Amino acid sequence: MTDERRGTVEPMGDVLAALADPTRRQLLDLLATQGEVTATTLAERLPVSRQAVVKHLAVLDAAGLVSGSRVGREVRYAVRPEALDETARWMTTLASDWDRRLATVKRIAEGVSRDVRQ
Amino acid sequence: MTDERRGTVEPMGDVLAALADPTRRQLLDLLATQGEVTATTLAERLPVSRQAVVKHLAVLDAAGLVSGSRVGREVRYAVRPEALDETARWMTTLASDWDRRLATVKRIAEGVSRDVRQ
DNA sequence: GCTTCGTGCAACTATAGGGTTGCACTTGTA
DNA sequence: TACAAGTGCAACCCTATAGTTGCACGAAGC
Repeated sequence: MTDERRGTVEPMGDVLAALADPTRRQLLDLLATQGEVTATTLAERLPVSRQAVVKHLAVLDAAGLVSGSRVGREVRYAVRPEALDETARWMTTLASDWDRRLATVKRIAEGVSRDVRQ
Repeated sequence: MTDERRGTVEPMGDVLAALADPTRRQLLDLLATQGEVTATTLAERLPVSRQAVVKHLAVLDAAGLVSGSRVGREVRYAVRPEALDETARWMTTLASDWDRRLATVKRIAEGVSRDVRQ
């Protein structure tokens, strides 16, 4: 019940949740600058353990923001711009959608003053 | 130490954290469609208490995503597209930045094969 | 006046998740 | 082969925060 319309702000939940954590953002930053890096290397440059880094990388991977590829005994991670880009586009659309609606509401409020409920 | 460069992925932490929560996204959705709504009204359309809604609105407000204005005894909240739009732009920039770096790394890896460290 | 409605404040619960340590497994290298 | 380096798994701790309930306060409505 309630008109809900879930789907407007729902899709990129994983990406948003992934980006919400500062450590994860630092990881992305490092990955973006360094190219292909291993979890161990990343941990050396951060104030957290390797295991913490691994968990973060798992979250980022699930969100499609990074991907790892095995090379011998190590796993090299790299950044993936697609998911980020998609989320950015969605966000832009949403923002302009809000703008549109705000403008409409304003028009109604100023002029006609019709009933707006539901 | 470590080249860090914090500042690249740091600024919009509040917005990202705010958007990370599903309930908060629902709230934004409702606010976008309804225009100016009170916390009590919002709570009626969600499976959570009014107090929960109030807390979420506080977070969203701190992130600049909504703003409330008092009208008599009630406080009406509305969505603010600016912060969202700014974050979207930042995200787009970041994504293309990643793209650029990826391309560079690729070039180096393919051709010259020079030392990439630091 | 009294009542009702919406807000604001405070205390409290409980779960998610960011962090840790420890150990087993696998893959290069001396 | 023996050893080192990197990964993977599991059990934990602990804090942040999403959620709750209860009550007091101020502004409309009767």
